[in-house]
Amino acid sequence: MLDIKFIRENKELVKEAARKKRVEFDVEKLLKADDKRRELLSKIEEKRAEQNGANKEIIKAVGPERSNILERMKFLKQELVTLEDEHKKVMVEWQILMLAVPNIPDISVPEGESDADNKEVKKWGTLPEFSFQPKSHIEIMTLLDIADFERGVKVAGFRGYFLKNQGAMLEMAIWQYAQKFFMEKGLEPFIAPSMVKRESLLGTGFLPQSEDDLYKVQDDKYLAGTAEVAMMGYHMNEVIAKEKLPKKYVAFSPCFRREIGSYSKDVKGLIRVHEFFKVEQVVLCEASHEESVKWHEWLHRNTEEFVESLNIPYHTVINCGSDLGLGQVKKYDIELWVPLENTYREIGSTSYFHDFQTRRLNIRYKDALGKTQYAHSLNATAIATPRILVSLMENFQQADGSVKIPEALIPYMNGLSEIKAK
RNA sequence: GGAGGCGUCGCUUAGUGGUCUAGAGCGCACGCUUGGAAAGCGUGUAUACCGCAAGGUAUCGAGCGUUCGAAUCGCUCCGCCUCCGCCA
Repeated sequence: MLDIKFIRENKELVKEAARKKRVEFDVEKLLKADDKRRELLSKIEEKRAEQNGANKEIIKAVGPERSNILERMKFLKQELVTLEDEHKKVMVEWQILMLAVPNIPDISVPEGESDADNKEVKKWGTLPEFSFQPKSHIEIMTLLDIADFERGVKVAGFRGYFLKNQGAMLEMAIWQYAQKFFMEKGLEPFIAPSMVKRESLLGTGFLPQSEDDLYKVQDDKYLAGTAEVAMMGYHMNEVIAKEKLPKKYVAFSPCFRREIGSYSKDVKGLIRVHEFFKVEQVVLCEASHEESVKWHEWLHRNTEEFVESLNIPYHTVINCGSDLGLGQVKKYDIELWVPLENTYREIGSTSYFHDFQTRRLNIRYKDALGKTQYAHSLNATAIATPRILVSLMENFQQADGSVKIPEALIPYMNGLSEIKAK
């Protein structure tokens, strides 16, 4: 959400933001609703002032004077009800429109129609060269008996999977290693709820736009697709002391995504599953663009360093306008090398939002002058499992069908340095 | 799942339809006093929205309702506490 005053004064910027992000948004319609809203509001407030004034008189008034006032107030009440009904209607429209206003993308965000237009800004690592016919992660894991996709589908349905034996161990090793790695960067560890109320999803900007991609449970709760939702909800409706900023969290949670718009994509294996786990970095900082940029770079670099410590070749892209979410100002994707597809696949992204989310969630802090301000928010993937196993398996496979474990993970694998066939 | 209690200004609390523009105490800030401090005394002590401003409006967990008028009455929801049941 943006400040309505900002929108009023910068409608051309908002129009341009919608164009660059390739979203439909009618600023004029919002401004018209806003004029109506303010006009009705001031009329209502006038009437209420009159009512409040009469209240004081009525206490002292007796006899015919009293009945006169009562008569007058009954009439005023009718007018007030009419105005309030009208105001309510306008507010519904106003709020729907306000939730749909796109945040302004940064000037450094490239133009583009799809993720194909994202721009590579960094490349790291040496791509593996195989002296044998490399296998896909599905094949490798099945042969090593560390995953079971068939039974995954039998039990959990489409996109289901089991991890087993060293596959299960490896996934947990990654979580533990990630927690330690990011804690050492100065982030506070959390385990966050996945089942959340509507508010946090509205606040983070997943609702109302992506209703279809969320699983809904009974009692109007949803299964979040990322710990970002719960971690942003954590400080909802709070005023944080300035000295406590920045807040730096690293949160683990199960994640659920319906992947409704991608029925035919990546239907096999571990790239795109309904149910996975993710360690997520979240930052709340003071409200300045420079702070946001600083922490954005920092968060992204953390993830790069984590991937580097596993020795997986990757590249970083800056996402183009149409590949940004409604609230995102700028986003980097980090993509890992997937040999069998001969391409890089996304493992995570780092975004900043300015006060887009904190406005919706009412997360504020007191600045140096004692003024209450909306904080800025950012988030970044630390690591997502099991997706990362795709690159681990395919990049580190050996001629004999075994898979080497990256050095950094060995201590979390009970000293195991490779996974071999039984 | 059943029964009951509760949610008021940072904290503790008063308040059962108009005199509440919510009172008191604690805390905090400033001032007086003092060699300095404590005590004492005095003053102040939210947020949001509309408006150029004067000013106005809203907020007593949230929403809806009754009423000319709601912290106060009714309904729904959320949260907390106590007891019973069930489960890990």
